[in-house]
Amino acid sequence: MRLRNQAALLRAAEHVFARAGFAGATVADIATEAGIAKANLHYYYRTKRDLYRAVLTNILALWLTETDGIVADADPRAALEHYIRAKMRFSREYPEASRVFANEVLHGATEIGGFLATDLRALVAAKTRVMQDWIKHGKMAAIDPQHLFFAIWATTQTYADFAAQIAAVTGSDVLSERDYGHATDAVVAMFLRAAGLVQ
Amino acid sequence: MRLRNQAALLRAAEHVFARAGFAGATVADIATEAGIAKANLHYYYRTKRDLYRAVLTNILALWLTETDGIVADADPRAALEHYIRAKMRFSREYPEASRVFANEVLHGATEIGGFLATDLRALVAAKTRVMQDWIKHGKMAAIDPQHLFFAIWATTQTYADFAAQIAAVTGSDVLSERDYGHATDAVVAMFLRAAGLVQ
DNA sequence: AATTTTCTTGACTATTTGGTCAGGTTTATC
DNA sequence: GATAAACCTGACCAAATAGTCAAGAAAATT
Repeated sequence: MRLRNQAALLRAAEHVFARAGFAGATVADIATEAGIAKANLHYYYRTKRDLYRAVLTNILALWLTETDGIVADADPRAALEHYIRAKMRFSREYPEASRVFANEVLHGATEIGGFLATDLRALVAAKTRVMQDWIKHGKMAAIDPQHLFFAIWATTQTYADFAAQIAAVTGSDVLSERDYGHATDAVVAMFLRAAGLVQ
Repeated sequence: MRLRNQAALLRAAEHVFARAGFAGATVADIATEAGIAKANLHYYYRTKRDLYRAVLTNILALWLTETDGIVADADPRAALEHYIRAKMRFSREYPEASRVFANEVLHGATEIGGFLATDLRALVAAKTRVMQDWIKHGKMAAIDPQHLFFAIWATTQTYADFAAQIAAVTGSDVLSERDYGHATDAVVAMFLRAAGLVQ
C-alpha cells in the first residue's frame, strides 16, 4: 500500500499545488483527488509542508537533466540544441511540475533555496566555464553564458508556466503537438542565432 | 482621505500579493501594512478579490507600454532594442507588479483572462503584422514574431519573477544597478542577434 | 492461531480568516 | 451651528482548514 498511496498522493499533490500554489491548495483537495481519506494523508505525510517538499524533490531531479551534452569537446550547436529541445519537452510533458517549481521560486524559493544556491549554482558554474571556453576558441558568440541560461530557462518554461497567456494570445485553448513542435523550432532557431551558432 | 487611503492600500496589497499570491495573502496583513484598520479596508474595497482586481488593473496598464516604437516604418533594430530595454526597466523598477502578474497568469489568469484574450491579443496581432512586414522586406530574420514576443516577455520578466533563482545562481542576494545594466545589455545583444538585426 | 505491525478513517479541535455591523468621529454642505 | 455625508473601528461571526486521536481493519510475522 505504502508505495501506491504515496505515488497517488504525490501525483494529486503536484496537480493541486500547480493549480493553486502552496497556500491555495488544501490537503482535503489533495486527499480527495488521490482517493484517500484526509487523515490517512497525514499518516504518510505528517504536514502539508512535508508533502510539498516531497513533490518539490521529485521535480528538482527532473529539472536538472540533459546538461550532460554541454562539455568542452562537444559541438556547441548540437549541445545547445539538444538542451533547448529537452527543456521544451519538459514543459510539454510536465507542465504541472514546471508550475509548481515556478510558484516556489516566484515566492522566494523558501524550500529549495538551498538546492539552488548549491547544486544548481555549481552546475551553472561548470557549464559557464565550458561556454567561456567555446567563446575563447571562437566557436560561439560572446554572450554571457549565465544570462544565456536565464534566457533559455525563462523562454522554455514560459510555455508551461504562462500557458494561459500564450493560449489567450494565440487564441487556441491549448497548444497542439504541431504547435509545440513549431514553438520548439522557433525557440531553437532564436537561441542558436543568438549564440552565433548558425548563419 | 479616499485617494490617500486607496493609494496606500494598493501599494500594500501589491506588496503582499507579490510575496504570498492571492490565496496566501491576508487582508489583515494588507491593512496593517497600509496602516489602516481591517474593517476600513473593506470600506474601500468590499472584498479581497475587488482589491486584487484593482491591483491587477494598475499593473496591466504598465505592462502594455512601450510597443509604440514597433511600427512599419521604424528601424527594426532601434525599435526592438527600445522595447527590450523598457521591459528590463519594468522588471527592475516594478518587480512586485511583475510578480503579481506572473502569479495571476501562472494560476490560469482567471481575473485577467479576458484582457489577455482581447487587448493583449490585438496588440500582438498588430505588432506581429509589422514584424512580418519587416521580414518580407529582408529587414529582419525570419523568426515567428509571436514566439519572439513570448521569448522577450519571458526573458525580461525572469529578472523580476525568478529573482530568487538568479540570486542563488549568481551568489549575490540582489542585483546591483551595474549587474542589471550588464543583464540588460546581454539580453538586448541576444535578441538583436536572434532577430538578425546585428552582425 | 496468536500477535504484532501497518494502515485506515470518522469525528473532533484549535486557529485562521474574510467579511459584517452598529455606533462613533470627522469632514463637507447649507 | 445644524445637518448630512463620508470615513473609521472594535467586536463579532460563520466558514474553512491543518492537524489529532482513538479505535478499528488489514497485513505481516511468529
